[in-house]
Amino acid sequence: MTDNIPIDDLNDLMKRRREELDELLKKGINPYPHNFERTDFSADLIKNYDENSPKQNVKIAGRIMSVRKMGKTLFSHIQDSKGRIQIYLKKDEMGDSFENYHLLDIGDIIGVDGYLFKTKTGEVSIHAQKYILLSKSLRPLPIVKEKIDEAGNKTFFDPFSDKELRYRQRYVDLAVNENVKEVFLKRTAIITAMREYLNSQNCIEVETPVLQPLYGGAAARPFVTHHNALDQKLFLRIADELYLKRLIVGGFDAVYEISKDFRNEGMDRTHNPEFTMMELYVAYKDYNWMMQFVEEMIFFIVNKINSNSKINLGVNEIDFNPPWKRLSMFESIKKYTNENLQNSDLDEIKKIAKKLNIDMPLVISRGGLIDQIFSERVQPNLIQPTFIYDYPVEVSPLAKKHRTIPGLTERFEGFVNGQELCNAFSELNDPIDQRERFTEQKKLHLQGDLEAHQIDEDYLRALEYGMPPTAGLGVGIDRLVMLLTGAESIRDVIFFPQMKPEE
RNA sequence: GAGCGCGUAGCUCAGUGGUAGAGCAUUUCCCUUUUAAGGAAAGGGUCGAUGGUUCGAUCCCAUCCGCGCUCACCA
Repeated sequence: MTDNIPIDDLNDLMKRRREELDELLKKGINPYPHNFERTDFSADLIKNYDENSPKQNVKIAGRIMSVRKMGKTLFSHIQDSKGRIQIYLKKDEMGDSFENYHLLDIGDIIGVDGYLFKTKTGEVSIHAQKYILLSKSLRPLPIVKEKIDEAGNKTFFDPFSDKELRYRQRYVDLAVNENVKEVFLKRTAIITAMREYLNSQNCIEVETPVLQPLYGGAAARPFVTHHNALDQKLFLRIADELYLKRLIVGGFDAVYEISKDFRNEGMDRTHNPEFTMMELYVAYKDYNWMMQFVEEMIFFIVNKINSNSKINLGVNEIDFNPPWKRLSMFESIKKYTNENLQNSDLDEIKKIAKKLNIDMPLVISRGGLIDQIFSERVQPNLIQPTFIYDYPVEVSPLAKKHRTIPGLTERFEGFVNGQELCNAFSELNDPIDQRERFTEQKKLHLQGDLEAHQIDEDYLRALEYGMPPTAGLGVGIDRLVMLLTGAESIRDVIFFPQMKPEE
């Protein structure tokens, strides 16, 4: 045997594959050669096939996905990165090589040399002249069969559907479930389009620390780690914000970072402990400017991946064409609850919240309660792209106070399909005010609010040197991808979502 | 964290208080344009784990593990 796994622990299918491996070795066939010079891809060959042109020699490589033996001939489907193509083998042309195909399995990776033809039933296929084994597969792949009707629609039979297995063994999921790869290709296209847009607007992509001595920039509990050499506690970042704004202090006009953040909190349909954020900071701008920037950026991205500005999500057709709807938070609450909270104090709002049947924690600020009412009664209704602006100061410790309305900040969030898509504000650059906000947060932390912000003295020092007026933005990339792919779970847009250990 | 549900062959799933079935996959045979190929035969399972009830448990009960959905938390 060729490895250390006790043979008794293997199921029959795996035993058989190891036997085949031994038989191949005995025949002098290398089951794991080093390379293959391929010249073609399945989908391109099928798309560009011309019946009238002379025999075209092709070389493809990929995974065997089906085998149909018919005595002295066989048909087999080979899957490469672009799709699948059928190959045709004849015994009287290939001799031993034909017989050896019996030692191959679904899942094996081969290279095929042959010429194109069209079968009786009209499928563009490769008449193989020779093939070479490139990698022997020792584990049975789940078998997903597909039927293609005359209109070209595919029906999948017994898809590999166990979510646990799909997430734990994404490589299998990708190999056998065709539509999974499309989601991730779209994810990449979305991020590429976003970079393209940001770069075109002269924003500079930068990198800031993932390991931070103090975490900040969001309300969340962190992951904690330890640096041995420094014998120091370090946190995985929960946001990039405070470091990016230090760069604005340093003189950059517009910086952005697309990166992983980490939050030590619950996992569900829309939360993974590590997730991807894009944060952008632009000097000398405010939140009004940023609102327009966001809708234009998203419009650009949607058009780029979609070729128009509309997407269908269930029964809703969502149109990203700017300008998006704009409502102040108070207006939105008035619209969906008919309650005007603007001039009400905490006790009055508590009464209203009770009337509206809002879940209320024992201790909550006026602003916190307003935000709570908004989340429960307004947010689910925001289907078409909508900006909600002017948030209470208590829930926005890094946002600049509103230029005219006391108690509010110049902050907005974008909502689509009832989900938050982005968060942005005119950045607080007054170091005195920022210290007060931090102090307020510190009090909350001491009262047991584990998500309250810490006092970051170095960040305050940076602000004291002077930060220009700045507009900042955060976009949850995973949720944007969910939105644009129609994914129902964040796990469907993250290759390897967090799972509990297997054993 | 709570509630509900699930865990049976490699995969997708039935099923029963008397230690199990199907389709695909696998093995053998037939088949030189098939395509969810077809035909004939065969093999394959500590029914998630551990306890308990029972003459007897895969099934009933308890605990645990893992997963899913919903809710809570989390901008």
